[in-house]
Amino acid sequence: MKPRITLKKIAKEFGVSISTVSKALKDSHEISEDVRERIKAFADFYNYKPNSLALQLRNQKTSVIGVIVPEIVHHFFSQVIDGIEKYANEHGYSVMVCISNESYKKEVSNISVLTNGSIDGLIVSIARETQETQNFKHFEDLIKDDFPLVLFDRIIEDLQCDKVIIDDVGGAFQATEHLIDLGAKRVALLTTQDYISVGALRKEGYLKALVAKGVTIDESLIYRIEDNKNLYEQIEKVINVPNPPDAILAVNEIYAANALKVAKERGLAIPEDIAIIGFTSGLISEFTSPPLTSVVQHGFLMGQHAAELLINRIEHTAPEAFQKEVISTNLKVRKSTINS
Amino acid sequence: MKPRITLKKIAKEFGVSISTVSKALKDSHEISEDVRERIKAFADFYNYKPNSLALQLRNQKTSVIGVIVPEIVHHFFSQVIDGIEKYANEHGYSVMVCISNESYKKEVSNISVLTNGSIDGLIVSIARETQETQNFKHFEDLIKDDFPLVLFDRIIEDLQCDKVIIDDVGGAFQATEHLIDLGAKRVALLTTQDYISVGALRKEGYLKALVAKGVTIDESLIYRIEDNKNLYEQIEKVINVPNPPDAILAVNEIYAANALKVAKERGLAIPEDIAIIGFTSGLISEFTSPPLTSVVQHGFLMGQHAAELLINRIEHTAPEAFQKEVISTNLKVRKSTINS
DNA sequence: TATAAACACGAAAACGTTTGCGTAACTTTA
DNA sequence: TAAAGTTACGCAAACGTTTTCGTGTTTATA
Repeated sequence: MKPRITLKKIAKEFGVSISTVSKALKDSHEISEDVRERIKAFADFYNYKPNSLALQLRNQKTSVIGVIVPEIVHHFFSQVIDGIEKYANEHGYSVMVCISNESYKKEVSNISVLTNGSIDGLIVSIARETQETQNFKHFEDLIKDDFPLVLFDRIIEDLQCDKVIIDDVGGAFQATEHLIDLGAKRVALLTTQDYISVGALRKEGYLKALVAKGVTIDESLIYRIEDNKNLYEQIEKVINVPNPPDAILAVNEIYAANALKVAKERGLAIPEDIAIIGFTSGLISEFTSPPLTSVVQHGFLMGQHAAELLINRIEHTAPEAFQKEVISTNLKVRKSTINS
Repeated sequence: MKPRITLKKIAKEFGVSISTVSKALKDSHEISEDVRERIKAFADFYNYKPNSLALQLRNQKTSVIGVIVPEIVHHFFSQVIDGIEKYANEHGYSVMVCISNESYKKEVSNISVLTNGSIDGLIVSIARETQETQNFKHFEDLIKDDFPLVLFDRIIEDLQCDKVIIDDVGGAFQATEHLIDLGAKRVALLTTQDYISVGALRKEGYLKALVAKGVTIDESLIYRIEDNKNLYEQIEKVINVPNPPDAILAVNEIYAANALKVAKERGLAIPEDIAIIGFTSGLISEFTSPPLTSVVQHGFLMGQHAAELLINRIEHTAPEAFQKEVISTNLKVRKSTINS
C-alpha cells in the first residue's frame, strides 16, 4: 500500500510548518490567501484526508459503535444490525460487528477487544452460553466504568443499563388468545430452555393467556426444545403421537415451519386439525403452505431504537435514568390459523 | 464514561517515567523485579489495557478489515460476513461492516469513511446502482494506491484486484441440464436486469446448457425482473398465461418461491406440469411445498476465502499476482423437480 | 583500587492531528 | 514618528503508546 499523504509531507513540500498546513486546509483566516489556496490545491490533488486514528486519539472519540450478536446468519439479528447501522450512519457513526457465536468465551474476548479505546459504545444481545451460566461479570465491569452499553432482545434484567426488548409476553399472549378464540382446547408451546430470556417471557405470555381465557394449564403441552439434539425428531414427538395438540405456538420460525411439515406428513389438516403460529422475523412463514400466521418482530425498528439509546447515552453526559424500551409485535394472520 | 487508566497515570502513581511503566508491563528485564511486580499488580487491579488507537497510530496497522455489502438482511450476504468474521478473527482481525444499500453514493461515502486510516483492507460486493451506472472511479483510486481490496460476488472483471465469485455459469448450467434431462422442453429463465453481473453469468450458463443439449434458444422465455416493480405481478405474467413454460430456473430464492406460489395457485402440478429450480443460500426453499430444488451457494466459504485473500494481501507486501477464486455450487435436488 | 560490566531507569522521538499562544514584520492611527 | 493594531506564520502541547539510546549507580573483575 502506498503511504498516505500527511500534513507533514505537505508542510515539507511548501517549506512551512505543519500547523500552517492544518490551518490552511481549514480555511483559517490566519493564513494568507495565496498560501492557503496553493496548499488546498495541492492537498486536493493528492486526495488528502486527515488520518482518522490521529483524530480519534486527539479527540478521545472514535464515532464507532460496537455490536455483538450471537449470530449474524439469522434474519432477526441481521435486521437489528441493519437498523443500528442506519441510525448510526445518519448520526455520524460507523459500526463494528462481532459475533459471539453463542459462546461465553468469545463474548468476553469480543468485549475485551472492543473496549480498548476503539469504540464509543456497545450494543449487545447476549450469547446463549452466557445466559446459561449466568456469569455477567464482563458486563458489570463495563457498567462500573460507566461505559455506554445497550442490551437488546436477550437481556439481563438486573443490569443497570439501557435495554430494548420485543414485547415477548404480549406477543405470545395475543397469539395464544387468537388460537383459543378459534376454538383450540389444547394449545402446545414449542419453546427453548428456560434460561433463554425470550423463551421464558414467551412462555409467560402463553400461560397468561391460558389463565385469562380460563383454560387449565397442562404442563405436558409445554415442550422445551434442546438445541444440540435433532430438531425434527423432537418435534415429531409433539405431533406424531396418539392424541396430538389442536394448536401450536412456536417461539421461532424454524420450530413453526418444522411443526407444519410434521403435521402435514402426518396427514393433519391445517388449520382444521391443528393450527400453528410462530414467532418470526424471516421470510419462511410467507412461503410455507399454508403460510404461517406469525408474531412479527420488528427487528429493524429495534436496532434503530438501540442505536438511538446508545448515541444519546454517549453524547449526553448528564446521567439520565436508564431506559427500557419495549417494541410491540403484531400478529400477522395467515392461513395456518384461519382458512377463509 | 470514566476516563480509562493510562501509562501516564500509573507512572505518576509510582513516581516513575512512562517508559518504565511500559517496560514493566512488558516484563522487561530492564526493570527491577520489585518495581515491575508492583506496577503489574497495580495495572492489573485497575484493569489496564493499552489504548488501541495509540497502538494503531504508532504501528501504522489497525488489524481491522472493512466490509461493504449491498444489504445485510439477506441470507447470502450475512453468510459471507459470517465467513469473513470467522477467518478474520482467527487471524487477529476485527471487522467493520458498512451497508451500501445498493446505492452508489453510499458506497462512495462508505469507502471514503473507511479508507481514512482506520482499516487495513477492504472487502466489497458492489451496489446495484454502481453496476448500473458503471462508475468505478472510487475503486480505481483505491487500486492506484495499492490499497488491499477484495471484491466478491458482484465484481468488476476489469479491476486489478483479488476476487471471489460463485461459479454462476456452472451452477446455472447444471441446473438447466437437470431440467432438460427430466424432459423439459421450454425452460424459462427468471433473471435480473443484465447489468447485474451474477444475473448475466447465470443467463450465460443457462444458454450454454440449452446449446449443449441441442435445445433452441427462445428469447421470449427469458424474463428480466425489474426490482422496483411488483414482483408477484411480474411472475404471474410468466406462468399465468395460455402456454406456460414446463420448467423454470430462477436466479434467486425469492423469485423461485414466488414462481412456485403462482404455479400452485394456477393449479399446475409440480413438478409434473412445471419444474422449478432456484439459486439459493437461504432457508425458504427447504420449507415450501414441495421443497425447491436449489443451486446452493456457499456463502460462508466465500467469506472465508475473501478474508484469506485480503489478509494475505495485507501481510505479504510482495506483490503477488491477483487471484480470482471460484466457489463451486452444488445442486440440491428436492421435490420441485423430482417427485419420487 | 582502578576499571569494566551489569543494572535500573529516564529522555525523546515517532505515529498524525488540532489549537492556543507567541512573535516577527508590516500597516494604520494619532 | 511613536504607539497601536493587524497580518501571517511557527512553536509546542496534547492524545497514548513503544523503543532506542543515554546515563548514573552499583557490582564484579583484574
